[in-house]
Amino acid sequence: MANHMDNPATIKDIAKRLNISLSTVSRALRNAPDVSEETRQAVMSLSQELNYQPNRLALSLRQNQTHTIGVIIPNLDYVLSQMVRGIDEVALEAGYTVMVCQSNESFGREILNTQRLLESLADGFIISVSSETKSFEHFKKIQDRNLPVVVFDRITPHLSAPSVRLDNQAGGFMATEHLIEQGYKKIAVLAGPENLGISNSRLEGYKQALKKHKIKLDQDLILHCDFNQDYAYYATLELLSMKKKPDAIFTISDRMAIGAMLAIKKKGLQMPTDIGLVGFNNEPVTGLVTPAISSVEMPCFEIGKAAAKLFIETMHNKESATTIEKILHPKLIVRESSLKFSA
Amino acid sequence: MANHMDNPATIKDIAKRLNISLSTVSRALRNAPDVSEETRQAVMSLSQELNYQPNRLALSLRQNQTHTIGVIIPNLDYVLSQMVRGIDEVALEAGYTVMVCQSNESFGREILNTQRLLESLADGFIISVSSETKSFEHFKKIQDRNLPVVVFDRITPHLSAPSVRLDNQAGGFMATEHLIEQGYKKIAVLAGPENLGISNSRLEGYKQALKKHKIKLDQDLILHCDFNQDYAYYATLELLSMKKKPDAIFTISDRMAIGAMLAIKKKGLQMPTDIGLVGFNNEPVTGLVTPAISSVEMPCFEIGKAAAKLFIETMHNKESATTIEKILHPKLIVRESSLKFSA
DNA sequence: AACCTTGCCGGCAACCTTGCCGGAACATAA
DNA sequence: TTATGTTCCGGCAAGGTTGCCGGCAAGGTT
Repeated sequence: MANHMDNPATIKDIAKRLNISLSTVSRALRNAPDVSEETRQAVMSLSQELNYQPNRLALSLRQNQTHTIGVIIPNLDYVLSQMVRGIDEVALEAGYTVMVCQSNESFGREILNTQRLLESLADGFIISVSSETKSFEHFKKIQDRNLPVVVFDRITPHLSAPSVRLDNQAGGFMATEHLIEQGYKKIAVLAGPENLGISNSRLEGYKQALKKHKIKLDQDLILHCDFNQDYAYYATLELLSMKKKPDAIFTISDRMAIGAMLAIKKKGLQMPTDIGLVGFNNEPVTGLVTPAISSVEMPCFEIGKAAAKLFIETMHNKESATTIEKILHPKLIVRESSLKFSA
Repeated sequence: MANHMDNPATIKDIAKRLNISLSTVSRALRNAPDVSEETRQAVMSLSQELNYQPNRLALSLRQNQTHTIGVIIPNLDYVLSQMVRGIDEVALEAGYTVMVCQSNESFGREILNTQRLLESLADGFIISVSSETKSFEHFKKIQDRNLPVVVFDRITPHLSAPSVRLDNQAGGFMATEHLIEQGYKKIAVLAGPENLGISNSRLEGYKQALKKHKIKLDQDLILHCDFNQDYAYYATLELLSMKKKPDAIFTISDRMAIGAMLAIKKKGLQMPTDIGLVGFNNEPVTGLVTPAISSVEMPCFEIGKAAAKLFIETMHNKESATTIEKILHPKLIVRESSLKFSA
């Protein structure tokens, strides 16, 4: 009696034990035609007994697909964690395994991750672009191999691929309009790096709201800084030291809103009376600080799920249009930091 | 001239073009002996020209290893995200690719993840056990296949494998002793599920501190509830409705500390004067709320790195002792919520 | 002259699976 | 009878790579 604990059973073992050929066993296991009911039963029962599991490597090699999705993301913060969970959910359901690589917002790391995942023969990619990335050659290499790519959240026009994202402009618009309606007159923006599309769209929404309400755009009130709490802190200190200093701030992320909040407190100013504040993402922390910070909520989990769904569709009809653009909608969550009227 | 864009070049293509055998090409590429300098050069230069990349699937199939680590974690919260980043860091360096699967604290999902990763022929596993898990058969299956396993953070005595964790008892001890030294007399604990080792160790540290300071243990002050903000909120409300209600609370996670904080505020009590509070994990949010919450810091990133390092060591000398236990040390971060003396 | 060493190379099998093709055995129809 | 079809099965190749072994030629040793 063979030891069937280590060295898992193969098709060959089954064939030997039943004195039939490899092909027949293979056919039987796959419910292919050209197998008698009798032998099929025999194969099935023996395969159960031996706990046969098809070898994924051999299968992948043969069929030229690994059932693996390469996911490249800049980090694992709150927003992206939720999105990854969404991707995971759908991918698992569809029989795919997910390989998640973090670029840590580093361009070089992103290239390395791409290479590794290509070498690992991922069937395709779901990508959120690092903020440092300005060249996209490494992603083009994926498409050169004719592998499907879906970009999500941090998308870029330099990569023609189906995409899933938030309506960032709408988010920027509703945040800004809300501040305007609360009576704030000089609204500043803390934006992200200048090449970050996600930031620019939100900024665009800001401009659009000003325009609608006939407020003159003041370039001095637009600050670009790193997507990060400390930079936002210093940028806000700077803003609040201006002669004509703003009476409200819209930050394009909650991390930056936190930084701004700390700077506002440092300056001894009160929210929402002296200054209004609205963030973006609706991270749980915004509801916990004092004053609670208003923020634009985005459906992270749903965006992740949508990205994975879109990937799988693209996978199945390879020649699908690269112009599909799925856009999800934000929702303003109003809290104390911007409620001037009720203050 | 062949098109060497899609259908990546193989060893066979090189052999054909140079009119030599597959074996020779293989040897040349691997810098094996038995190849003349001349042919080696030829092979090398042609392989560069064709942008040859060895096919990982074929390699894995041949060598029976995939250079892939299966990572199973309960979720991607702040703590685990940091740890995963640490794992990623070390694994990448060592030439491994990481497959991260979240169990979402679900037992069934954990089993499914394990199966999937086993099917994907991961070379081994790095595991943090879900809080729901009480049976460990699915993990035993990994060890039956003689694959290395390292457990981290949420470890369990039911799985004999090398482990990396925080000195949780010390963490519980220092939090409790700090509260005692601040003059709190009746210190309650919000613990996690009763089968969660990580929670029990912290609880043990709590008991140890009481004992050292000759404070009688009151079972009514120990509450077990789900590892989660809402449950902690209600549990705290309950605590604060007791006749002999506590004057301090130690929660074994920051999520729970937040829940407790909300309940304390709801009751109209003041921290740290009416009641003291210490959390665990030192998530950024603890420093942002009002009052800022004292918390026990754990070196998440380092724990992740240590786990991956230990995995790779275990990998290399398969027969290593399963008793290796790497323990990292916590550090108490004191903030307003527990500073009775300066209040 | 017979032998051994050394350097270089190719053939074959193996890893595990599937797809294509051909073939044997038997049954049915013209 | 011959032709045609049906049912079931095995052989072979392929996917890309490496390890083992054998072989051949050139050179050196007795």
